[in-house]
Amino acid sequence: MNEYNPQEIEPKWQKQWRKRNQFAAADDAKMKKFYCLDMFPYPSAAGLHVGHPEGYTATDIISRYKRMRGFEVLHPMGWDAFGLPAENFAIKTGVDPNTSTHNNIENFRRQIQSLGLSYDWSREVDTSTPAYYKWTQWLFLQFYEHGLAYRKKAKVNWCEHDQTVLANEQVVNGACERCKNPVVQRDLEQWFFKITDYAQQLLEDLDAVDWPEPIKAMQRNWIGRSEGAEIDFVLAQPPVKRFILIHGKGGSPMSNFLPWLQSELTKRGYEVQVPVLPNTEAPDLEEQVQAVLQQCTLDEQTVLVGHSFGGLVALRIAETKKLASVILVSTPATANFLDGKARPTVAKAVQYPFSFVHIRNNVSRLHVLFDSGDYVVPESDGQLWADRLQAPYTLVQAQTPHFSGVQEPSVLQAAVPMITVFTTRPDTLYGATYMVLAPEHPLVSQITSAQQRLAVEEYIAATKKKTDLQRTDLNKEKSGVFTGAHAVNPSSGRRIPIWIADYVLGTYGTGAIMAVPAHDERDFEFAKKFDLPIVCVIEPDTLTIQSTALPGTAQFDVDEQKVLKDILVGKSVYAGGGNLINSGEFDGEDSEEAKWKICEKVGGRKKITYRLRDWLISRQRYWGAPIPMVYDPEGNIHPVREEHLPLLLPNDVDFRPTGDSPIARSVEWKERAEKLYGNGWRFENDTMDGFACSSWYFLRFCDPKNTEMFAAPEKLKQWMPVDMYVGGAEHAVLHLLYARFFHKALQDFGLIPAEVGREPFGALRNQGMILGPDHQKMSKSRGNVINPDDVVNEYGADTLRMYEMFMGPFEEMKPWSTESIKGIRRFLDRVWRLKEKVQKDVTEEKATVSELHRTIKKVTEDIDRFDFNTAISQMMIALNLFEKQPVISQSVFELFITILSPFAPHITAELWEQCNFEGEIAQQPWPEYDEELVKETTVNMAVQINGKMRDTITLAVDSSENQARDAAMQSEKVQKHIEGKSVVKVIYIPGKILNIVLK
RNA sequence: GCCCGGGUGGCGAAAUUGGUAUACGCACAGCACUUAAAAUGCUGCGGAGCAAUCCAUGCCGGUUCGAGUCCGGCCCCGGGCACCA
Repeated sequence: MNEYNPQEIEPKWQKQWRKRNQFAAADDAKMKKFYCLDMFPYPSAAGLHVGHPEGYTATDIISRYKRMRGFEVLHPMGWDAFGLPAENFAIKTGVDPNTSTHNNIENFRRQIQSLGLSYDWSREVDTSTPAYYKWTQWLFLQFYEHGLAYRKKAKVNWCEHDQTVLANEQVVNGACERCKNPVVQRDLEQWFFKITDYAQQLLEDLDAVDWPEPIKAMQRNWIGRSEGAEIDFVLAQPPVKRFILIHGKGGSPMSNFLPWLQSELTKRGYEVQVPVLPNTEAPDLEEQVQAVLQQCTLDEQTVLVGHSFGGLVALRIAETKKLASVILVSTPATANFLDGKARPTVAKAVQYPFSFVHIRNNVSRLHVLFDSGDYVVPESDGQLWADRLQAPYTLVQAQTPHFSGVQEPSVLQAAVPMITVFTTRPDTLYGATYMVLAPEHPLVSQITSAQQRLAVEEYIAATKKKTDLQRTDLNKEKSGVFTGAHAVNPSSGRRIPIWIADYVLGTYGTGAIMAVPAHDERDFEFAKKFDLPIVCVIEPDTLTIQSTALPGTAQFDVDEQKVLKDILVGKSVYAGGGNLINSGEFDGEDSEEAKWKICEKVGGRKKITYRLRDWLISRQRYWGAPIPMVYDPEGNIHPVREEHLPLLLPNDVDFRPTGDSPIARSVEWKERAEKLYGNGWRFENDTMDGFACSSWYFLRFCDPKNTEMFAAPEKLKQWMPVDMYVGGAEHAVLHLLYARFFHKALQDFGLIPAEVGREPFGALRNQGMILGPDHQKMSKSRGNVINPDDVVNEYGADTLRMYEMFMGPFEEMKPWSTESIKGIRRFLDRVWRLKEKVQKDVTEEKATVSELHRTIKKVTEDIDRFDFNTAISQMMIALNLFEKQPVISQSVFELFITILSPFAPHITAELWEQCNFEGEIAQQPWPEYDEELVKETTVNMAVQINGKMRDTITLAVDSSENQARDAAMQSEKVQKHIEGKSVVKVIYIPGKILNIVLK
């Protein structure tokens, strides 16, 4: 008898499988396909972790099982090879990331191959190779062309340590997900993918996939859909009746935004006059002023809106007329402050300087509006006006430079300042006693009063200095500052103050809220602190109080009255529903029913808001796929031409992070851009987030060698979607959300056939984390790391595989045990020795065959359910029984090792060969079980008296109640308990229980 | 705070629709084999009790002939989100 020696047989079989590439997936559209995928690993220097084989074994069991069931299985492996660790290693040691990454891959591949996993190695992909990232870049261009990739200046998360920006998903509690250092906010121009366009689909389509519920919940949470309304609050200001719109040089009442603005204002009930001005091509200021005075009515309820040169006309008028308001829209500076160096037309037209003192005295509200992209009048002029007039200054991006668009909403916004809020509770509108803007809200500078300016600016500066961590610290007291401005509550008409506070986020909703302190905890806290009015508008129904405000206690009635009173007088918050009070015509109505009526009354719009933000993909790092964009000498963006892909990473790079992309320092990179595109052209220096590379690798596996396309449609049709996807739960909202977005977008671009469906991963399972033997998370510093190499050397790969499957439920966290693993090795030793009992042409007892069939059934069902641990325990039960038999038939042994083979492929292949069974075990069909043999004929059944177990009886499964009763009466124990009492009732569930109820 | 998981022997765990709680494995103990040890095999193994029996699935209560499983309330552990209007 030879001994079981995994060190000898495992390499033997692995070599054979690899040599023949035995598990290659054939592109054969006629076969039933099964795509079984692992989340491909980042090849770290530390090598394989025991957590990796857990998922890999599960998919391997599934793959081998499905093959035996007649499926053509695609089971690939690859490398998520771009990433920071390789670059950090390069900074420390000078070793090129390309070299270190490929060394790590060699090691990972060796380790993975030592586990006997049935991958199709001919499909291996590596995201850091030009052959792969060419297509990552090509896909980026598709996103760009479809308007789903854009560059924008935004407040972004900046990791000081890694010197790069991060996506929202990569910031955990205000710290970098990777290095745990605090993340600060920076205003930077960055590339984004417009994932928000897919928010609704990403949410809805979750319903249809077979994923763990917690993961679905996390994604839903992250997308964060809220149904509510947008409501406009008009700024309270001196009464305004009339607008006079004054056009600029070369303009007319019909030019630019004037007709649109006129109609918008008329719609809002204002009188609008648009004078026709003489000599518009070569304007004379005094002449135009006279024209306005002749054509228009001017009084203290009049607002002048002057576009460009028209602003000068308005100002000259304001020197002598009392006016409500003057708004300058991109009005050029004059000799007043340019020492006579104003533009020639302006200098010629304006013969004497403006009297700012008179203007300030005559006009209640002045406002200066400029366009940041203006090339007619520089935005610096706006700053000068604002200084001299001591007026609020707003810099925006006009629809068309110099506000030449047909519609210019920012002009309307300046004319009728309006704050739009998002709320999910329009029913509480009457209770809105103040408003809060986020400190970064664009309207802040415009509305802030002169008195409050300093305080507001200080507060904004303080907010900017804070890290996200400090700003979102929940224990922190509310802070904020009054802007000096008021708005009108559109329901009640009451004047309410406008504050700014950092508890309102600039990035969610409209960046502004209506505060309802009586019914919102945060607003309540803020109102308390700053002594703002609290008006209760919903009378809670007592039932709701019972469940929300008070845990059930004995002195319930007393407390209930008190709680109700506190809410009514504003001493306590109440966030629930009930009947409206203090709400004018809506008093007495149910809050839920009145919600949309109130919204409608004030001109609010139903609105759905998502928490999800666009995906920031620029990284100021080297080791990633370069973003394939070029800038011309004027700074305009152009896509890199397709024939220039892949846009190769330069090799002459100093990796040290400085906050700029390291590739910017490459000479070759600079030269290449100029050579390909011309003098003064330069490439985008940022690289893409690694998650962009991993968002489509499952598509590449379908057609990994294609040099013409990222993947051919017929190959995608053949294999997609992934039927089973296995990996760690840590990717719940990162990789899995991004990959779903890619899949949907690419399908909408026509790159993925419709037959594939809208979701890339039909079924998903998460392996639970494996802890160290000390029940702690494995870490080098704790010294509790188990190295898979050591386990394979000591016990063999089959033992490692089976132990990891036997440890506990697949999806749960479980500790490694250096003792328990011996039990699995013992099991395999015993399976090995069982071959000594195998004889041809013997018929064993029916019980043995029955147990085999029960085992086939259990293992089959358990594999489908990912209950690998109980599948293994059933095989142990079967083995325990087989060992007790003097001989085992060949057929029983064959079937037994066949169902064991997906779990322990090496030992079973070797046994198959040594026993000279026909063919190869991996090619056997999966055994069917015989339902008749699975059935038990007799059972050991419990007999209960009054629900307490008293004895067991053995009888045929299909016994009648009377037979069972008779059998039970034979039992002395049962007789003893029944003695002297009368039987009230007998409950008999065949095969399960007989319960005799006594009085 | 909100949303998910989970609490069962000394340990990892099982119990699929309410029906013999603790399968399977580890550890431990005894025995056999051996000069001896290892390996292997056999037996025992929730707690209390001589036994009959009683008590045990985080805690309290309920429904039921019968609850680890269902319902209500609470405690603890793990994960996710977190001023999202």
